[in-house]
Amino acid sequence: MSGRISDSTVRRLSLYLRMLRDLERAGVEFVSSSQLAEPSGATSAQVRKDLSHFGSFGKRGRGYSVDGLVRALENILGLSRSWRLALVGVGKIGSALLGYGGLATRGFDVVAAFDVDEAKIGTRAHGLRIHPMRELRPVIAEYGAEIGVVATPTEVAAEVAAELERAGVGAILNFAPIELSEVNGVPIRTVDIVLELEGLSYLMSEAGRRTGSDA
Amino acid sequence: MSGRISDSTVRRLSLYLRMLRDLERAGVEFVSSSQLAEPSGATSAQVRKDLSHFGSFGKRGRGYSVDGLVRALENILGLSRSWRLALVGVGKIGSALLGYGGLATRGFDVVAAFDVDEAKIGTRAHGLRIHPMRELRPVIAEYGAEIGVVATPTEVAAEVAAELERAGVGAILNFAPIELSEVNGVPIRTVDIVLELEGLSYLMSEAGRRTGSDA
DNA sequence: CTTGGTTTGTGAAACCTTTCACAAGGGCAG
DNA sequence: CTGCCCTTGTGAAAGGTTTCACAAACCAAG
Repeated sequence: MSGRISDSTVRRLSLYLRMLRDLERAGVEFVSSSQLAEPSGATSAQVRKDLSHFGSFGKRGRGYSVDGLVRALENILGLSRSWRLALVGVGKIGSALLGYGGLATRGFDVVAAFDVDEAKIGTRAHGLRIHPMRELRPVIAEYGAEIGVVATPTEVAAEVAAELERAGVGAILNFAPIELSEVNGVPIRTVDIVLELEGLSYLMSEAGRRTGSDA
Repeated sequence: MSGRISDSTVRRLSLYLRMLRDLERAGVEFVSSSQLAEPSGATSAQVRKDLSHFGSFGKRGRGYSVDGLVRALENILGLSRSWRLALVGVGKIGSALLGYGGLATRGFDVVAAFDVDEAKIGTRAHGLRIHPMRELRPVIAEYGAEIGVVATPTEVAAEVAAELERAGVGAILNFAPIELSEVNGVPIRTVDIVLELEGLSYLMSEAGRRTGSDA
């Protein structure tokens, strides 16, 4: 077991956990790998392989204890605790994140917000005071923020990410449409809406070309 | 050349195109596969392989014509035209999308918006009239929207996606934290912020465990 | 205690993606 | 025109992920 775990495996573990929590709420006690596979579009073998990297959680002939697997996955994914987020850029996307309750209910609390706009600094957005960038380091230290969120214009995203790293965050979530390179082992995930839309554009064009030439 | 192109290849093509447009604006005429590879963190061989699926665009010893490759990639990705988006759910995320200029400038225009909230229906958000769900089909047909955007609560996301398909969209972008299954060949991409954060949570916990046991 | 039905955990096989390495081709200087 | 340097395009190798298939284990019923 254990070695280097692929991104896709980790993604699926999150999806399994979601389903398991639903099952737990519904009072189900045991679940099989095939039931677990369904909602994420995986196969039962894949579920078992994914889990096998971390240990042996099931009972042969019976399946997995829902409670037990919820605990195990929460531990593996680091979700038995909550995480503190520092948001840089309180524009359209930043504000939406502040207002989106789905983060806090899932253990991700935005504890500090920053912007360069003098008009915004000192005001409150969704109950959170907006700090100037100059205070990034002390405020992040004060609140103990562990994850930095970049919701700035593309031009300054790389610089902001570097500052967040220096301020001591352990990971970065980036919403700017630019590929930021990891340094010092601080992992970065980018949510790039335009990239997703372009992927859809490709598939639709491809479909059109196929249909077109068939006709 | 050509066959079934992987998602990761398509993602990279988008990234190459971004860089090429910057180079074009800067007046650069030729670019090599290694220069092209840098910003996306790919290798030069990967760039050449990615492009080779679609044809032969470079000149040996010289590299790729920036203009030529921009055109070629725009055609491949379906980005030599613009696409019309229909947004369902004008809450936090939906409003942020309407206000985010980055979509329109990249050829993705939101042309119609829908919500179930009686208080919102009939009002305008960022210049766009909000329609009731009942009018989904006729309004999408009227504006010729090709891509549906699901920005609703999780509970109704699957149902909304199905209605969008029936209304005739060719692709769906989903912001609800749920894995929607493609039907009728309508491709779906999901932007799942919580999943990204959980991935970061895993990496940070993993780093902690490694450091912990090393000490 | 034994039998039968069920499901896990896991090597091996199949499949897919990335990297390597080099022949083929193009441009430029002299 | 010749020779040299540079970069593409691409088979082959390497590396990684997913699927297959089955022995091992567990439960329940008789």
